[in-house]
Amino acid sequence: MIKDKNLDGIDTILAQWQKEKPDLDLSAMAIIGRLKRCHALMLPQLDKVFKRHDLSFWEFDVLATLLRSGPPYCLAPTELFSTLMVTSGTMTHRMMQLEKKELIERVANEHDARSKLVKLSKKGETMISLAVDEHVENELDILSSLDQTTQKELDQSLKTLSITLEGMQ
Amino acid sequence: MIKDKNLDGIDTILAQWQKEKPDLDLSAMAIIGRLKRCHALMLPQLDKVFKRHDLSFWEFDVLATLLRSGPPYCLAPTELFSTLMVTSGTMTHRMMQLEKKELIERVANEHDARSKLVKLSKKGETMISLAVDEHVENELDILSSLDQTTQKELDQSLKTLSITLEGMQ
DNA sequence: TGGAGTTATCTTGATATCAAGATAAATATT
DNA sequence: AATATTTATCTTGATATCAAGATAACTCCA
Repeated sequence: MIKDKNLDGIDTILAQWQKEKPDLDLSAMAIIGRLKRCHALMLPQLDKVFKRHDLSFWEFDVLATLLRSGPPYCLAPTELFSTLMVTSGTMTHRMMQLEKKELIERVANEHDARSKLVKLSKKGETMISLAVDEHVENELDILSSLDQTTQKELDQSLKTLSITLEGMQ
Repeated sequence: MIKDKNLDGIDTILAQWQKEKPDLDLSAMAIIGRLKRCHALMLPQLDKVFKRHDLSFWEFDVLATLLRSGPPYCLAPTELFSTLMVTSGTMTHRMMQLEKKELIERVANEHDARSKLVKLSKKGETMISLAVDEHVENELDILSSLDQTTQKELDQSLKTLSITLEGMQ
């Protein structure tokens, strides 16, 4: 079986559909299929760095969200789960795990007794700051085989798409 | 709060990181962040069509994989779960559900008694064929706000990336 | 000010997934 | 042929997630 370097896994799938359903316009399926595939293939590469810091994907996500919010690295649960696109129940679960690992602390909210805010612990801050640095290096590495022009184009196209999708709710 | 139409959610995140960690090169984070975001925002749009056919995302995936394999719409479990990028245990679970819904049948493999092949039922074939037609329309619709040039560029960039990622294992 | 409605969070029950181990059939080796 | 190795699948136990319901604290008027 010879593999053409200019074909990817999606080309195979498109060829199958072309044969099975010759009348369909597969141009959008190509893009969306590749998007899904890139996403799936990228996850294990990103996870390598998280593993080195004893973090899971979601743990990294929560801690990084807190870190990038800036000092005092403290947010309300609602802000976290809406940013992270998960449900409130999932957030509850995540907070409990992170608190057990002493990476976050729950602190009272003076302005609203319904929330207990989520705050990076010193340990959490140190850990996530290091992990983010390596994560950014890793991301650069993952894309390093694409030349700068391709990267710029890709970024711009994805940005246009994400703005469109945000507009569709 | 005024929202610039030329900014997406990732721009906000990048600005936060820029402030918190000014020394980092965030160009790759931008691309990967947008990829993840596009993926996440696209899922519920795609799910709308699946719901109309009483199918979940994964049910659609399995049945569509069988359909595009062509007549007799019959594959071994290993071929299915490796294509679908899930574990064998997950595949077992999926097959049981789909068999209960009478969308697939398990048939003996003459050449290898370790497998029982998975075959679309007539009901499954009819259902997934219709669903795929609407799915393809839906995909075209989701991308319709991007002009043809942008779509071509996006497809090419994602293809390059997916080939790279496939090469990284 | 005293409900009525809203909002923030947590709880519960169900589902999908994975990793690792178990099992059985095919293949390779001596 | 007998044994060892590999392969295909299923089973088990743990985890992450969501949807929907429960609870408690806020806000807004009449």
